[in-house]
Amino acid sequence: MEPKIRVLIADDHQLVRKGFVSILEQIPQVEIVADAANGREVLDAFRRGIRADVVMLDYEMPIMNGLETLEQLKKDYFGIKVIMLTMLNERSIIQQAIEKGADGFLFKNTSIEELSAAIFKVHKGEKYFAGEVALALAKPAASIQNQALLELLSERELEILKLVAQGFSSTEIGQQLFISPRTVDTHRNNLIQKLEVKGIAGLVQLAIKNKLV
Amino acid sequence: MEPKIRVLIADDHQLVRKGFVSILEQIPQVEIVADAANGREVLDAFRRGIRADVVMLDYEMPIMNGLETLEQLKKDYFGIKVIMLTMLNERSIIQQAIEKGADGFLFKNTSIEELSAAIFKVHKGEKYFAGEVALALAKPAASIQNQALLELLSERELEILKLVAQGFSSTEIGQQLFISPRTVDTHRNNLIQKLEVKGIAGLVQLAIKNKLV
DNA sequence: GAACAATCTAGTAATTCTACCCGTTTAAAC
DNA sequence: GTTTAAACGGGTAGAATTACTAGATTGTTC
Repeated sequence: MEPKIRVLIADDHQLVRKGFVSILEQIPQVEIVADAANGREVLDAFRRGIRADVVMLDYEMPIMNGLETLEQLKKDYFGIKVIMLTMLNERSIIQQAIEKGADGFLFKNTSIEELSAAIFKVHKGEKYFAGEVALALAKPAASIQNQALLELLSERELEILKLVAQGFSSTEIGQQLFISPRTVDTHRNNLIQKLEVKGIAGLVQLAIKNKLV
Repeated sequence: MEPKIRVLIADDHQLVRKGFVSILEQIPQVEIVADAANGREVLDAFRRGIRADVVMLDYEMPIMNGLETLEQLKKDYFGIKVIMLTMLNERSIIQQAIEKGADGFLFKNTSIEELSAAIFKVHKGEKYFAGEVALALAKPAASIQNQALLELLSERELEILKLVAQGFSSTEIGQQLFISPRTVDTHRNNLIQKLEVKGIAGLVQLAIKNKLV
């Protein structure tokens, strides 16, 4: 018989924690070795010699949050797998967790099927991310106004906008395009007016957000 | 007995296509209604009256690629579910697919378990993305130098960098922070030197890329 | 082809930015 | 306790910017 997967769960809300425990208990291949109310307790448990294959960490916790705990665990205990839990579907949270080496990411409204699937996958060394994770990560690509932008501006203006955003001065742009720096100024000023932004800084911002550079 | 899930598979490589078909045939709840070599064939099949609940589209196809096909299908056939397939784990591809409404995303080295899980989930109206998708999306957030940036700059400099990136002039910033515009200039100039960029434009670029604004 | 709008071009003046300069303060290093 | 380094505050001269105005060119409409 296969050894059970040892799981440790950390969440500051006792209700949530117990809920997860009772769900996990329904999975026969899983053994709960401990539960903790914050990151510090997780690390303390490990220092006392408790070992888990998969650690489930809530993101929002007092004293020591999930992200710090994740970092510490990954540093000190080679091979440990960590699944992050959160209620908030925020890009930055997810991104940071993934960067710090999280093996999985679930939301608290997950199902027992998804939970067990995640644990098994992660334990095998694979990654598991809830579908919503990909959605949240893909969203902020906004800047759809790109199309409107191309219609609003003339070719010359677009050309100059790109060069301005790359940090060239009027003089430099004038040399590149074989026109007077004054002319470049005029185009730049027209751009600032048309796009209703504040100075060069505004142009650069807009250019970057619309991926012109 | 539940009606079977009708699946249509499109991939320009016959080998891959047949491979998927033979895998799908092992899933009893699934019925393959057609297979196609490109997007046009998919649309033609639909025009001939063939209906599928879930369409699996390869991203790279001649004549009409997966993305265009996805867009067309979602526009013309309400409620249809689409899973995108690809070999390439590239951010832009995934992002575009999600923006255009893809319900799932898999890589061609997927397993029968993952494939059937994806089909069932998507058919229920949920999303399914392979774990690697989230990884690919999180990666190009490059700006890891953010940390280095915070260490390199003083608080005051960071403060001024943010304001500069928001389009304020030295005079305006001076007024906000109750210091001389000359002093703002000095800080701005130090920033330009420290960060080795060209003028305001360079500062704005860097600030945006590091998400300071 | 005259009238019209949009675009590209350019000049002038006022303002702002940039590249130097220096003194003070603060904290760490010797 | 002196030395160093870093952050902060300010000045001046020259370059680049912004805000104006306006002529030349192009394409469109009637």
